[in-house]
Amino acid sequence: MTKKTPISTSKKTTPAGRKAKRRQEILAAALAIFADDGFAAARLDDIARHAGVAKGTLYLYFNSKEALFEELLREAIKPMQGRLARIAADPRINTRDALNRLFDTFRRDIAGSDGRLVLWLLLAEGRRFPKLTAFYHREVLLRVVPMLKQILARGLERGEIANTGLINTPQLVMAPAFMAIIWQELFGAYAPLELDGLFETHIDLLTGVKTKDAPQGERS
Amino acid sequence: MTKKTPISTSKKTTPAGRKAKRRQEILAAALAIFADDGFAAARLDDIARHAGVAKGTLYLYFNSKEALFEELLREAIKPMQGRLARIAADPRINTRDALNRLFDTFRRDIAGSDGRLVLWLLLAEGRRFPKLTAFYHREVLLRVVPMLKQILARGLERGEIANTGLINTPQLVMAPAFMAIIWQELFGAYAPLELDGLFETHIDLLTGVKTKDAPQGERS
Amino acid sequence: MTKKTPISTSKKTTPAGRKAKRRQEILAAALAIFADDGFAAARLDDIARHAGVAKGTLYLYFNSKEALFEELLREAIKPMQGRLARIAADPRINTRDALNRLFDTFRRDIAGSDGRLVLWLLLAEGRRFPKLTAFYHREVLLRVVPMLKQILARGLERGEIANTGLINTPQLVMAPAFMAIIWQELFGAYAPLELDGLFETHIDLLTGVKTKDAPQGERS
Amino acid sequence: MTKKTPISTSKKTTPAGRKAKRRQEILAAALAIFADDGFAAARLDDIARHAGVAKGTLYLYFNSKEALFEELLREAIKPMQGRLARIAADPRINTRDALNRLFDTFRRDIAGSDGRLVLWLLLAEGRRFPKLTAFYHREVLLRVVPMLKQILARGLERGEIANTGLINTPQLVMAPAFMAIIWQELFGAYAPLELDGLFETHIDLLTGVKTKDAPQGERS
DNA sequence: GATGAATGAGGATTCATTCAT
DNA sequence: AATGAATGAATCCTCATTCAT
Repeated sequence: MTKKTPISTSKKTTPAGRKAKRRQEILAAALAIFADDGFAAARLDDIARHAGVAKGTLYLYFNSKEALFEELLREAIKPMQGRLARIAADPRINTRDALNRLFDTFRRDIAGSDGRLVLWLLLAEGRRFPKLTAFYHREVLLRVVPMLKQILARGLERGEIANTGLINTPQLVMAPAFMAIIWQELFGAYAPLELDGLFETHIDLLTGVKTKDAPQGERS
Repeated sequence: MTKKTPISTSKKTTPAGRKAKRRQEILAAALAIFADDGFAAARLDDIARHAGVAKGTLYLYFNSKEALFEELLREAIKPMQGRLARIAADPRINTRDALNRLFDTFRRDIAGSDGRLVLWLLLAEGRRFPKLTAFYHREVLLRVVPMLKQILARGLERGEIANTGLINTPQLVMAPAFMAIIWQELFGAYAPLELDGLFETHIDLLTGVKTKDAPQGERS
Repeated sequence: MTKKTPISTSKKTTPAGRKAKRRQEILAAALAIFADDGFAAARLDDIARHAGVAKGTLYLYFNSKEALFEELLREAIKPMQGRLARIAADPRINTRDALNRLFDTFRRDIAGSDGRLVLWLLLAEGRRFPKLTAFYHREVLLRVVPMLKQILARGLERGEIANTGLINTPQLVMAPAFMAIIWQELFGAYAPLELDGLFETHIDLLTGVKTKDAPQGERS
Repeated sequence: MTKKTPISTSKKTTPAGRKAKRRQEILAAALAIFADDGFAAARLDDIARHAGVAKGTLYLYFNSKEALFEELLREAIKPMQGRLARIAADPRINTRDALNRLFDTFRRDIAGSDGRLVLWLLLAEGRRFPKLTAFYHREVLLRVVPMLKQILARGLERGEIANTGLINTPQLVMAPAFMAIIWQELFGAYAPLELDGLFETHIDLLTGVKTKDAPQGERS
C-alpha cells in the first residue's frame, strides 16, 4: 500500500509483504523463547523452530542474537506509544478516571498480553543492554513521567490528589504496576495477585479516598 | 568488639574457620559476578578469579554452578530475617514510625548494600529457579506479608491508616521498594531516584497525611 | 549395480548419501581411536580429526560419546549376521567342512579385519556397557550357540564328533577363537599365534581325528 | 613368621609391618576399583576411600596412578607362581590328572577368587600397558607354555593325548580358561557357564576319551 | 608419615555463526 | 531467499597430582 508494487499482486502477498510477515513471525517466536529462557540461555535453534524457519534464515533478518533481542524490545513499544498519549490528552477528564484508564490499559495491554513478556524481558535483562535501557528511558520514561506529572498537577489543582509530594515522585504512581509484573512472574504460582482490588486501593490512596468496605477474604 | 578475643590464640584461624571464610569469599565473588552478568552468562572462571581461588576449588564448596547460585540466594536472606521480625515486634510504636523503620531498614540493608544485588538476582533470574522462588515465598513472603497486615491492622484500629482496602493488598506497601530496586538498576544511570522523598511521600499516602510543602526541584 | 542409476543424475551424491557416508567415516574413525585408547581414554577430538570433521560435527550424528560407542558396536555386527547363518544352513555338508567354514569366516572377517577391533572393544569394554552385552547376547550368542549345537548334533548323528559332552558346552567350539583375539592383541608382538595350525588341530580334536604329522617348528 | 622381627613385637606391628600391611590394603582396594571401572575411569578418590586412607597417602606408596596399576598386576602373580610349578613337577602323574589339577587350580585360584579380577584387568587393559604384557609374557607365558608342552609331550609318549598337533599349539589347552573368564564377566548375568562340565569335556577331548553319558540339560 | 584442601590442565558438550547448495 | 550441515570457540566440570599443616 505505502509502496506501489504495481504488476502482479499475484497468488501470494507481495514479496515485501511476505518478508515483513516473516519478520513478525520471527519476532513473535523470539519473544516467547527469550521470555521463557532469558537472553543468554535462549537458543536460536528454538527460536527458529518456533518461528517455522531454518536457523540460517534468522540471519537474513537480523545480524546477531543480540540484534534480534534489541530490535524485539525496540519494536515492542510501538503499539503502546499511542495509547498512553491518549490517556493524558483529555484535560476534561477527572483524575480518578485518568488513573483508571491508565491502569486499565496496563492490565489489558501489558499484564494480560505479550506486553507482559516484553516488560519482563526489559526488567530481567535490561541491565546487560545499556543501549536498550537508554532507549526505553528516552522513548518511554521521558514521555510517561511528564504525562503522569501533568495528570498529578491537574489533580492537585482540582484537589483530587491526596498529596503534593507526589508531583516529585511520579514513579510512585507506577510502582504497583511494576510490582504486579514481578510478583505474578515470580510468585504468581503460589500467591496470585488480585489486580482489580490492588489498583482500586492504589487509586483510592492516590486520590485520598478514605474509606472502603470492610475487609473480607484474605490472601497471603 | 562484642567478645574479647584476648591476644589471639594461634597464629592462624582454625582449619574449620578457614573453610568457612573461604566459603564466604566464594559466595561474595559469586554474588558480584552473577549480579553483573546474570546466571547463564556468568563464568565460573571469573568467579574463581574474583574469589582468589582456582576453578576446581569452587567444586569443593558447591556441587555445580546452579548449586552455587541457589545457596547464594538462600543464605543471603539470613541476615535479614531478624531485622524484619523486630520491626513488627513493638506494639506501642505508632504506624508511621513502624513504616519508617521498615523503609529505613530497606534503604540501609538492601538498597544500600549487597542485599540490592541479591534482590536483583532474585527478580531477574528467579523465574528459572522455581525452587528458589518457592523458598523465598515460604521464607520471606509468608512472614513479611502477615507482618505488614499486622502493622496495617493495628494502624486501622488507631485510625492511622488511610484505607481499609490496604489490609487485603499489603503488597502495595512494598511496591515502591520493588520499583526502587528495578529503577535504580535499569535507569539509575540516567535518572536516579531520590529514595528519601519517595518513601516519605509513600508513607504520607498510606497514613493519609494530606499536605506537604509545595513542590520544589523536579526530576524526570 | 543392483539398481541401474542411469548416466548419473547429478554431479554429486545425494545429500542423504553424503550424510550416510559421513556417518560411516565417523564410525570408522571412532573404531580406530576407541580400539587404540579404550572408551574412557579416547578423545572425541582425536576421533573428529581422524574422521576429518570438526568436533561439533560428531554431535550432529551421535548424541554423546557413549552413544557413538554403543552405536558403533551395534552396527558392526550387521555385516556378520548373514555369513554365520549360511554356515549352518547346508545340512549336506559334513561336520569337518562346516567347522572349517566357520573358522575360515572367523579368520577372514574378524581376526583379519576391523571385526577384530570390534570384538576386542566388546571384550575390553563390554562390562561397562551392560546394554551392549545384553544386545550381543541376544543378537549374537542366542543365534550362534544354537547354530553350533545344530552342527554338533548333526555331527554326533553321523559319528563325526568326538564327544557327546560337547553338545552341552558348545562354547568349547569357540574358545580358541576368543583366545586367538586376546592372545594376538596382548602378546602378538612377542609370540604371534599361528592360526592355521591352531584351528586345524582344534578341528581334529573336535572331530576325533587321531594322528598328525610329527611336530616340527616350535614357538613359545 | 618367615622373617624374624626380633625386638619389640610390641603393641603394634613393627612400623615396617604397618607399611607393608597398608600397602596391601591399598593394592586390594585398587584391584576392586580398577576391575569395576577400568583403569581410565577409576578414580584415586575411590581407591583411597575404599582402602581407608587419604588420597595423598596413595602417593606415599606409589608414584602415580599408572605405577599403582602396574605394581598391582605385577605383584598379583606372585601367589600363583608356585602353584603352577608344582603341577608339572611330578612326572609320575598321568596326563588326565595333571590336566585336572591344572584346571582345578584355575577354578579355585582364579575363576573363584580375586585372581579373576587380575586376569580380567590384564585382558581388558593390557594393550595400553606394553610393559605389563611384556612382563606377563616373560614371567607367565614363558613358564606356562613350556610346562604345558612338557605335560603334552609326556602324554603323547604314553598315548594319553589325542593329537600330536597339540604340542605346537599348547594355547589350545588354555583356551577354555580364557574364554571362561571372558564369558562370565560379559555374559555371566544372562547365561552363566557351568565350568565343571566345560573342563571335563575339554579334558576328554584333549585325551581322546570318546564317549560320555548322553546329553542332559541344556543351556544357551 | 598422614592428611585433605587446593590446583589447573584436560575433555565432553553446547551453540552462535557461516556458507555451500 | 532459504536451508541446515558444519564449524570451533567457549565453558562447565573432573580428577591426578601437589603441598602446607
